[in-house]
Amino acid sequence: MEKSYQPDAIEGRWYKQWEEKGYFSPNQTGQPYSIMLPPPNVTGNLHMGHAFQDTIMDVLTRFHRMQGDSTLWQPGMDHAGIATQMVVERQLANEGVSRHDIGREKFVESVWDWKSESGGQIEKQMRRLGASVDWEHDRFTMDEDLSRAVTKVFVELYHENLIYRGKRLVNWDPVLHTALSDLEVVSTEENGHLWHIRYPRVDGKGYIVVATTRPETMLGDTAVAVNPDDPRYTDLHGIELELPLTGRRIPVITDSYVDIEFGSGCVKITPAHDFNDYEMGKRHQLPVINVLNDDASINDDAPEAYRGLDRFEARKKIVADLEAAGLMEKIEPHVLMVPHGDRSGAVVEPYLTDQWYVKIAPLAKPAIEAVENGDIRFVPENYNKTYFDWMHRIEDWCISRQLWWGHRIPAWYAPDGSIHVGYDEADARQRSGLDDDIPLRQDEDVLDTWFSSALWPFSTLGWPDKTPRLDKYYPTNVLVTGFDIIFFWVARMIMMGLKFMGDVPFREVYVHGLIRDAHGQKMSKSKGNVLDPIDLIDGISLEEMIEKLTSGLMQPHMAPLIEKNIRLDFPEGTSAFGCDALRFTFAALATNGRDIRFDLGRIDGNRNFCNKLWNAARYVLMSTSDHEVHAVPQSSAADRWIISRMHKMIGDVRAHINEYRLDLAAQRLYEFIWNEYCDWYLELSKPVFQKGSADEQNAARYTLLHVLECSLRTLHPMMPFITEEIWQRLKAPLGIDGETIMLQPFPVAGDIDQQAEDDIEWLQKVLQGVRNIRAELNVSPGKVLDVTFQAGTATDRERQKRFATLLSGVGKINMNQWLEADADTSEYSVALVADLKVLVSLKGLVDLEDELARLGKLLERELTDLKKSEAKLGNSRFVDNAPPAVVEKEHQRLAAHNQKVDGFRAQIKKLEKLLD
RNA sequence: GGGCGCGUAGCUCAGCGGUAGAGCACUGCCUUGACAUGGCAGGAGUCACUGGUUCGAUCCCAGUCGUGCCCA
Repeated sequence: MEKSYQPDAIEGRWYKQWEEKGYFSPNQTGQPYSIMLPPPNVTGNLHMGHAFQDTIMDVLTRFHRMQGDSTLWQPGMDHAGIATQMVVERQLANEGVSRHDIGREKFVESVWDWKSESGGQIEKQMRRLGASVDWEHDRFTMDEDLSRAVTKVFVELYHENLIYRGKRLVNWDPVLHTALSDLEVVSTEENGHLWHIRYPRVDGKGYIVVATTRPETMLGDTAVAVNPDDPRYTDLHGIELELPLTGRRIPVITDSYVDIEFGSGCVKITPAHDFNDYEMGKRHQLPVINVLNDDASINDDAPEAYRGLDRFEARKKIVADLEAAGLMEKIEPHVLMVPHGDRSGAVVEPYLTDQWYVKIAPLAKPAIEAVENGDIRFVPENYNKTYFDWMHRIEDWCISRQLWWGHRIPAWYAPDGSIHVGYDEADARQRSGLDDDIPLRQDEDVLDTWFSSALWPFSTLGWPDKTPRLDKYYPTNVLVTGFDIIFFWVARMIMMGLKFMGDVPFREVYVHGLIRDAHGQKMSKSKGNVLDPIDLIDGISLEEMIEKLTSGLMQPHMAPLIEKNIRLDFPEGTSAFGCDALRFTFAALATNGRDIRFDLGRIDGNRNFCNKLWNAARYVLMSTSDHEVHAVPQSSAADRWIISRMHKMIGDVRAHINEYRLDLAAQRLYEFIWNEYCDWYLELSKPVFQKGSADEQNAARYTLLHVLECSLRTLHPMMPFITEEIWQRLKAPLGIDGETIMLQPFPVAGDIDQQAEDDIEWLQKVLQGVRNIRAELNVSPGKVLDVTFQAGTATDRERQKRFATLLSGVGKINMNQWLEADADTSEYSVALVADLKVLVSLKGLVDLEDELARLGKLLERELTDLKKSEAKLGNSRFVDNAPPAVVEKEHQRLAAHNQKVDGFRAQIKKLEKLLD
């Protein structure tokens, strides 16, 4: 074995073997356990969030697979309508072609071409992470069978009147020319203005002032509203105003929706271009005047002067014209929320169009109940609240998109405008009883990408067919996801699952936090602070990193700043940490429901942990090769101790993983392997190999191998590669029959051996006492010390005898005869282990002053604790009220402190006498 | 404005009624036949603040301040 762990040498090799041998496929025998991979966008690249999420899912998957469950981790990709269409359109634009030049059919073809060439990069990257997904059943939302599921759901919902077509205001993206759902709109706070405009009264009695943040929409005003309780405006009720620049007359109406405090208290009403105004318009039967084209330029229903102008151009001209006409009262700075399309970034317009909607209330009700009655459990629990909040306010879902890439809506229009929905044209015709000679035209629109994603938990398993996979793996056990898509995806899967499968799509939803950079900032391309997980595995130089993060920026002027920050945060790029270190770091950071600052220090430490494990394995193999190893009935206290500690660790790890506390599980493994197995057990084994009997050596060899092998299996879900590599080398000496650690049983916790734990704890305390003396008195670690014991109990004497070899071997000490109780100990430095005095001969070693100082410090510490105990026990309210066990424990503590205080005081007195 | 979090060692975070923990960083000693990606020892915290409940509060409750996110 290499002297240090080299991850790149083994990772690729093992993954290839696992995949080729079909280890990722679920077995036939176990009880089902399934997880759906949230399908990444086909345009996507693996970012830190994916890597984190994939690690969590892979840990759960491997954990259950090792327990013999029929474990399915279902992979696949999402066609990502808008994102993908944009990518391919951009590519065409580079060739000077627009999608309209080549037409719908050719365009969709070129999307498929793009997909087969450059799509799905992310699945290659998932392999680098060790993700053990069932690649044989990889799915894509645009696959034929998944599309069939989409059509069926649409048709059924339509014929149940749960899907309808309606004309109403939608969020319109004027750059992409498509409708968006509420969720695809992100509002940002921006600095704008509040324009106060004078609307002249028709009766000639002056004017009233309305305030608006969007003056261009005045072209579509059809009323001005005041609050009926506003005392300032009672004389306005029912009068007419002249709408400036248009020559139209509009009424003043009253509506209690109007906020008396805001602006002038008079609100212009534009039903076609504002959601609230639209509702108010409906209440008052106002006309709806749309003044925009679908690219947000002013249309022909507006006065001629503004026609064809872009909305922001029109705004400038309108403001100028109003000022020229003396109708601009004032302009104030104003902070407002501006809606943007989440893909294009364009300012979204409320826009009146015909769209398809899902009637959500009947679907939401059972979905709310499923969480209320515990059929679905959120982890952490507080996400229930977020879910309920949203589900109770949920509105109908706009599912049509004016795109070409996606599932085409299975609706056909007859010349008379009637709508016919079916699996295909023939079916639609038949359902409506239409003759073949009536021409039908299919709806041009496609469905929202999330419509197909909502079906993912059953469409990937074969639905609408009744397949064995569907039967076996639905409902899935857990959904692992970020809170950001609870509404986009989680809620909709629950609704669709309940509707079409009659059962929840998953029993639990584990919601993890967001990965942020070291400063707590969200990672984003525009900030140039994204880390590529693959770079953390392979390492990347500073120069490459700068090149990568500063190229292709939307805002190239940010490049120098980004470069500066990279140089600060990663002065040497990053080293090659390897996949296992990265995964272990993610696991260790996966604390409940909290965002994660990704800290390079952690991954560095975990890389070192890999190396530690590697070298422990080297030691074990070195000490056991050339020997026949087998389990022995008689083993030493140290052997029994490490096995007992391991059982405790295994039990804890199992419990933590079951509770989704991968951080605690990782910490437990780290502690056990490093601080107990390596720091203590390996060291304790060394004297055995030097001086122990053949039986003792044999027992130690077996224990070394056995504990390492079990630890590897416990660690495997988090660190699949290094554990496999080492495990393969342990197979032969342990006589294990098996091809891969992946399919070995996950260890089960056994009994605790309290006696062995007590024994070794004693040994550790004695050795620590000696080490402390050594360090504090500056005695070199190599020097063999003369040590003797005094006082103590019969058990101490027995242990001293039993562990003599270990004490002298590990502690580098020379054990002398037990001192009589009254012997003079002034020549010694002392450590106390309960009743026992551990005495290190000071002859020629140190200054007595140093020893006095050391003892003084220890005494001081004991006194502080002693006083605390005394105070507590002196408080009768504590003694009377606290549980007896707590009081008893406090008494024991007090006794222990007293013992030590007495011991240190006596020793100090002796030394002081000597100095006088 | 409403909702959900979070303020614990220099940093990143566990703990959440019975004497404060880890990793990294820091200090000292050590190239000892697994590992310097290491060993041993050590220093370091009025657990944001103020009240309350309790024999006892970092932990529970209320409020304040700071901070983050989501929804209006």
